[in-house]
Amino acid sequence: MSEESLPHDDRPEHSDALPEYAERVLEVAELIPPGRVMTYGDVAEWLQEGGPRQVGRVMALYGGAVPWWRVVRSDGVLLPGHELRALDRYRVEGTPLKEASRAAEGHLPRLDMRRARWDGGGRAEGHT
DNA sequence: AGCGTGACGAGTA
DNA sequence: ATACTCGCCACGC
Repeated sequence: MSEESLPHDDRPEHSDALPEYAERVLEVAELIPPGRVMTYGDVAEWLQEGGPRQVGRVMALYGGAVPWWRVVRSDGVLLPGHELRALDRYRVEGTPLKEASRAAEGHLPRLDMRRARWDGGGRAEGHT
């Protein structure tokens, strides 16, 4: 097969079948262990396809089928609109959090990316 | 075809 | 910590 399926490839026939790119993104999301997270950029790099925003788009559209709270922004800020639900997950899973400093009082804690970031087992390296 | 916008990221001030 | 710029790619107007 030499087909070049792009992320925007539509499939009007089987609406229950996700675009291949989306499927790959969700596949990676499911690999993230509880208590750890992966950034949008890391997922894109892991796949060696698309970019952070594309991963974000996929998660926005189809993230409900996977542990969406484990795919996060690189700065550790909780997903807007789902902060409390995500925060609950992090506390349950023991995901490293950074409490808001006094200056940032009123803000929710953010993820401690230094400790919570999961590299996928280093699978993204070794192919350039 | 241009332009704004987005579950982004990194750099700079 | 905040705000702003650029780069990136897909979408919708």
